[in-house]
Amino acid sequence: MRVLIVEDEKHLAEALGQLLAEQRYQTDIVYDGTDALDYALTGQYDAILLDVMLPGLDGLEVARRLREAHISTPILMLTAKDEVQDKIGGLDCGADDYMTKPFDAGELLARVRALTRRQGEVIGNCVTVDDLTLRLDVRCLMCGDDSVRLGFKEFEIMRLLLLSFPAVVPKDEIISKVWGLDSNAEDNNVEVYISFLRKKLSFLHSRLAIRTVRKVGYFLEVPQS
Amino acid sequence: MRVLIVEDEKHLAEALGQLLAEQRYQTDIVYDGTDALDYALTGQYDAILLDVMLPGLDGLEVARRLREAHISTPILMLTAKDEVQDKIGGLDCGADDYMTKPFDAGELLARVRALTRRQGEVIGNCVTVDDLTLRLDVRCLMCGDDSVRLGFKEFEIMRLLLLSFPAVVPKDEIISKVWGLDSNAEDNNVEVYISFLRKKLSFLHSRLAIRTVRKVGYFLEVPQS
DNA sequence: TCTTATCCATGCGGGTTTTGATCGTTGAGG
DNA sequence: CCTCAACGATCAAAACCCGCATGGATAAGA
Repeated sequence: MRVLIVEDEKHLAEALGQLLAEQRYQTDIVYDGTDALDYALTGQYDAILLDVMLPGLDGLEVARRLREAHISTPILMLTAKDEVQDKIGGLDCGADDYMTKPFDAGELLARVRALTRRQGEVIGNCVTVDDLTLRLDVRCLMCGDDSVRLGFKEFEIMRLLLLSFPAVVPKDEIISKVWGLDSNAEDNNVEVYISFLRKKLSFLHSRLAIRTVRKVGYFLEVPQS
Repeated sequence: MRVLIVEDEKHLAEALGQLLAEQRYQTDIVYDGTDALDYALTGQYDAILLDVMLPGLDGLEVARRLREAHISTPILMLTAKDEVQDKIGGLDCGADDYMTKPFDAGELLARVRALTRRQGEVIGNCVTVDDLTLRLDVRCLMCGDDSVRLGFKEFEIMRLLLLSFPAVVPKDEIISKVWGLDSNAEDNNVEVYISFLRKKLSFLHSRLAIRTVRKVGYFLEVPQS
C-alpha cells in the first residue's frame, strides 16, 4: 500500500512518514505542490496526504489538477484552517476527506484506512463483489450458475463499477476511462450502456443493482436486509 | 452547543456571553472557581472558557480537578499573563488551548470553533451533527435507520447548514453559494427549499431543527435536553 | 454478406426547480 | 389593544431538466 505525503513542514512530514511506515505503508514524501503533482500523476499511490498550504501550487490546485487528469487516488486534505469555506472548497476540488491540524495520530490512521479500504476484490483474473463475478479474460459476467457475455464498453464500465465499489463513479470519469480523455462521447452513451448492464444484471438475478445519483454518476449497491 | 464561561470580571463575562450568543451558542456564566467546578462537573458543556485568576479556586486548579474527575470537556484558558511558564502550566493542568487578554473576538470564536470541531466535522464522505448525517457521495440524509435522498439544491443548502453549525447562515449567503453569485433567485426560493428540508427532517425524526432568524437567515439547532 | 457492437436521435416519464397565490406571524405605530 | 405592513411558510401548478429506453444508422469483424 503506497501513500504519498505532501507537506512542506519537514518535521511534520517526517512524523507522518514514520507513523505510516510503522503500519507497513510504503511512503514517498515531497515538499511542494509541483513535485506533488509529478509524483501523483504516476497514479501509483493508494492514497495521498495533501497539505493545503504549500510552496508552488497549493493543495487545492494540486487536487483539482489530479482530478482533471482523472487520477482518482483518494486524497486526504490536511490544513490548519478551520473555515467552512475551506471545507467546502477542499471537497469541491476533489478531496475525499479533510482533517484540520493538529490531529490525532490514531484518527489519521483510521481515515487513511477508510480511504484505502474499499475496492472490489481481484482474484486471479476475476473481479468479485458480493454474488457477482466479472471474468476479465473472457469478458463475461457471472452470478450463481448463469453467465452473460459483455460487449467491450459494457465490460469496461462494469469493471469500473466493481473496482470502485461501493463508491459513486462520476459519469465523466466513466467517459474518460472507457472512451478516452479526448473523446467526444456524450452522457447519453453512458446511459445507454448502463441500461444494457441493468438488463443483464436482472437477467442474472444478481442481488447487486446499479443505482443512479442524479447529475453525478452511478454506483453498485447491495440492497440491504 | 453549550459553553460555560468562567470569568470574575463581570463586564468581560457579559461581553463573552453576548459574543457567543450571537453565534448561537448557549452559554452559562459563573464568576468563581467553586461554581465553575460545580457547573462543569455536570459534563453538559461542549467547551469551557476559563479565566485563570479567580476568587476561590483558580483556573488551573479547576482544570486539574475536572481532568481528575475525567471530564474531558475542551478548556480554553484565558489570562492576562503572557508568560511561557503559565502557558505550560495551563496546558499541563488539562487546558486544551490558551489565550492572553486582550484578545480579538474573531480569534476567540475561531478557537472555540476549533475546540468544538467534532460537530459539523467532515468524516470520510459524511458531515455529521448530532443525530444527523449527510452522505456527500450519494447525496442522502440519514438519521438512525432511516434515510432520504435529497435533490441537488436541498443537498447544497443542508450541507451549508451542517458545516456552519451552530452559526446562522444568512439567506443571501445561501443564494450566492447555492444558486451562484450572478443568479436572480429570490428569497422565496430559499424558503421553499427550507420548507422541503424541514419536512424531510421531521420525517427522519431528527432531533435537529432548522430555525429562522427573521430578516437574516437560518440555523440548525438541537433543542436543549 | 451477415452478425455484432457501437453510436446517435428522439420522446416519454418522473423528478426538480421555479413561480405565484394564499395564509400565518411578527413587530411597529396609532 | 387594534391595525397594518413586512416578512415568512406552505401549497399547487407550471416549466424545466435529466435519465432512460427504443429503434435505427453506422462501423467493424467474421
